[in-house]
Amino acid sequence: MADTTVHQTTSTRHEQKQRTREALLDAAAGLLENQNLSSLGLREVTRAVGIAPAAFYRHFRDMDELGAELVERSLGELLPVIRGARHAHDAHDDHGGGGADPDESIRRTLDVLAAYVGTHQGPFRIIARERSGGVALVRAAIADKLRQAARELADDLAALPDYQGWQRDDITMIAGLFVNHVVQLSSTLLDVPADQPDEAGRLISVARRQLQLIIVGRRHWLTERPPE
Amino acid sequence: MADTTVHQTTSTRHEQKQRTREALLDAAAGLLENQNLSSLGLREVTRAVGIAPAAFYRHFRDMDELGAELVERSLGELLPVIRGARHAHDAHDDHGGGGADPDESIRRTLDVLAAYVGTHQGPFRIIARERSGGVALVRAAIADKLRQAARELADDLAALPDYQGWQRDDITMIAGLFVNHVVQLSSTLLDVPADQPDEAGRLISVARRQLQLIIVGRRHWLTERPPE
DNA sequence: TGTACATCAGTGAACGCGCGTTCACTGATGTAC
DNA sequence: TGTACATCAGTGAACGCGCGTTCACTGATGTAC
Repeated sequence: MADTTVHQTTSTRHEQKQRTREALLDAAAGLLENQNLSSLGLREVTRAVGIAPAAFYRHFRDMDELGAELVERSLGELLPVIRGARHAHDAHDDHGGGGADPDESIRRTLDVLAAYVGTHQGPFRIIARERSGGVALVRAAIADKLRQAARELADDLAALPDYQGWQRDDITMIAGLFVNHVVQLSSTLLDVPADQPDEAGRLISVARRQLQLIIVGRRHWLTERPPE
Repeated sequence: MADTTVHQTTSTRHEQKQRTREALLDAAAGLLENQNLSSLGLREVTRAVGIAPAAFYRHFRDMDELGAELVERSLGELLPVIRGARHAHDAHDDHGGGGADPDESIRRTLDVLAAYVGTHQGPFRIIARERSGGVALVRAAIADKLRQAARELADDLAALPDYQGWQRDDITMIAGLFVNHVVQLSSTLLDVPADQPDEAGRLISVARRQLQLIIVGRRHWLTERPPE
């Protein structure tokens, strides 16, 4: 069949191009461990991949476009992990019926993320360095992903029994608070020297306690919130 | 008197040098409105001041050192403003006796800061862009100032009647939470386009409500905090 | 007060370097018949 | 299956440019006597 042939043959060349494109993204991600996007050069990336500088333009218009794509890819992998951490726990706990602690999944998410920062620094470094960094396109891509994370969390919270009777605005508000809290924790953890694991532990424990205070506030919110 | 002469004469040349040094810092601060430190060049700064590139080395070893100095100067001015906002309000309220709301000064600080971001963007831009940015020296300087701000806030809170019976660790913990919250708000506000004042107002109102939830948590903390 | 010398902030020319971008090209892969 | 042509990812040389840094210098300011 002609269609099949077309599909097979084009896919070979297309796949090779795709592999180079991903090599560029991977190389950039690696180089970003030690610098930020605005100091990362086009030649630096192509050199790391082993292709001529001019070949870069076959894949991206400029470094900003690569940066935005990197955010998309990198944070696109991270978000399901976070949401998965919440749901995995819910499934564990729900078998008993109404005994699940609705705040436990939040606490667990913080712990999972704190551990994940150590093993997968890439996406967190990007968030930390570029969230308020130089390039508008990249900042927008990050803001978008964080907003998405907050929306997903809000959706999950809204389904919990404890949040029945809550206004959507207030759920969104508290989801934003949780997201900001873990973003700020992960950024702080990245700055801890590798030879000071105690300091990392101390920071996590403070963050956990701060989260706990927010949770206490949440418990009393419906009865004590100000009229707006 | 010989001493006086020495002092007067040296001070003239010394003062001129100091003026150039501050011109360099001012120029850098101006240029940082539209870019971050790692993309700011030495020649760019000297050009803005109107001196030869080589003259830069009479004042700073490199751009990183200038950056760290800029943080020192810029955030050094900001901190007293913040603390002043709290105390100015306390004085207003305390004349009546025990009627002061201990949380009102925190709420007021957030409002003062939110307004201040609009008129004095410099220090906030530096915090936002460079806090997790590229240069270690600058990151350290910012972390230091933020820690100082949190310590000052903790000291002020500890003096309030409402915080009697609190452990110092818990006061430090909540002070950190407040500081992170305003840092995150100011960073977000800087990204709002100037032609969307409504969006800024919306963000401030959400942040105020989040702060209120934290305050509710604080009120119940002593009775409901987990053992740890 | 006047003179001779020291200091040192700022100059301007020069340097080597790596950058982003352009361009005509090559040759493997894909397409049409 | 075989042939003639089209596509296009990657090449390599070249370009102009602005960068950070060096250096011997100038001349105003400061110091000693």
